[in-house]
Amino acid sequence: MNDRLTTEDVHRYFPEFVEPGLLQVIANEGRIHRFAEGGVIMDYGNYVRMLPLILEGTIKISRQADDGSELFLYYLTRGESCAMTFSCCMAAKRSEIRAVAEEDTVILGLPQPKLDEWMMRYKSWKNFVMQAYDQRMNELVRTIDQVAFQQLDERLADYVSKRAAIREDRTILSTHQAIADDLHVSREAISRLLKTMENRGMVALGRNRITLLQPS
Amino acid sequence: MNDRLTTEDVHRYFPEFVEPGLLQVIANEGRIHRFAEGGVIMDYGNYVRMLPLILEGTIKISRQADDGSELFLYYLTRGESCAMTFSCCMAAKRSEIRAVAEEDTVILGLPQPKLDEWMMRYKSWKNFVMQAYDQRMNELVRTIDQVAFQQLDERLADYVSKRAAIREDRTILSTHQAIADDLHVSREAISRLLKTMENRGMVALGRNRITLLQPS
DNA sequence: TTCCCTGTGTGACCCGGATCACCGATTGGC
DNA sequence: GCCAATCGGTGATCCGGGTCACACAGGGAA
Repeated sequence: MNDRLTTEDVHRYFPEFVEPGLLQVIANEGRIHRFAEGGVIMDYGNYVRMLPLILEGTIKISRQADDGSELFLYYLTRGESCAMTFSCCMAAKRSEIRAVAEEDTVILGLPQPKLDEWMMRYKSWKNFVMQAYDQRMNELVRTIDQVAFQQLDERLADYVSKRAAIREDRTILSTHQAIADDLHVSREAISRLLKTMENRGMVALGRNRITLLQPS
Repeated sequence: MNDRLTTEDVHRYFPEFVEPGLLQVIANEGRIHRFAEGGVIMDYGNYVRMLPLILEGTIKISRQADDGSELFLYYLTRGESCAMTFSCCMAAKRSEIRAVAEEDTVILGLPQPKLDEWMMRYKSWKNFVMQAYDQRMNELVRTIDQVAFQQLDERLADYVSKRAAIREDRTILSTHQAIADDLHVSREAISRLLKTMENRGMVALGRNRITLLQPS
């Protein structure tokens, strides 16, 4: 199985990369890695030595408290990269987050030592990295808004619609417990709220399955 | 009153800037702005057209919910800059945050159009910007940790010691109401918790005054 | 001094979500 | 088809913090 991309592939996945030299080095240096759904791409405390560009699939990024409990932060999907990882790469720090494949996922891993150099050489790379930081920063601020300002019912509604959007499907396959973990609340609270959402005709519930009924 | 810095000044405030050309353009393009304690440097919704480098003083960055209530995010102090602002500059977006002078503060404002160009020309500028993003990202994650995982008593203790550290003084001048706003909780909760901290010998309380007793 | 305003202390009650306990329903393995 | 494990539903109770009400204290202004 081939673990490289051609320059044409790189350009197809990332049309924002325009310099031929950049396409060339990404094709040369990048290595393809595949993860099955649920596969742990990076865990809390790991050292990070490569930057993942997502070619296919979706990655779930979450934060872990010291006691092991989690909090969902955001999804990354095709064409995106992970600014938190970039930051860890640069400083040779341990990861502060956990990344898990939400579905079968293919990434292109770029070796840490080159990334910084490319910033000054290729404008479109620099823009890509800056934009990645930007987007993640905004996601983090929105996460703070949610945790600090919103009630659980709103958070749950947002979570469900976001997760449905990622799947491009109105049905989510997940247990109440898994959702509770992501939102860092109790399973009972989620069960009760989902029930009231069902009573209001917002969702249909089944074992391991939630279907959005209302257009969000 | 002079509103410029010499290249020597720039180098003194920001020893990490090494390229003579960089020192020169910063000295040429930068304009000094002064804010009294409590002055609003940037408000939610403003357009951002300059990047502030902090020369003296401290700036408090906070997030505002739609209903006007706030949440303290972090402090910026001398030698630092504001990545959120940088991000807004680049995208010509409205500010997502509010910046208020925590004490009398002097900043050097750099004009938005030049910043991006410097990234590719001056390595030490690029490193400075990347490091700024990094630090803010980490602060945001730590804020999320606090809001999501910690109890109010811990959050308050952290807040008090952080604020004392910024002042380099064991005494904080602030009302309970102001603290409650920063932590986005009720005044009564803060009053009660401070009282129990006083009973435990952790702080001494006075009108508009909190003094840390225990070494943190 | 007196008055008033702001800041603080405190009780009573409310409410969302946590926790505990337990039951029933679904499903996968055999 | 049976069993065990997992998943979901639901009541009881607890607890942290919000909200309301009000009393009191300190300090500045006249």
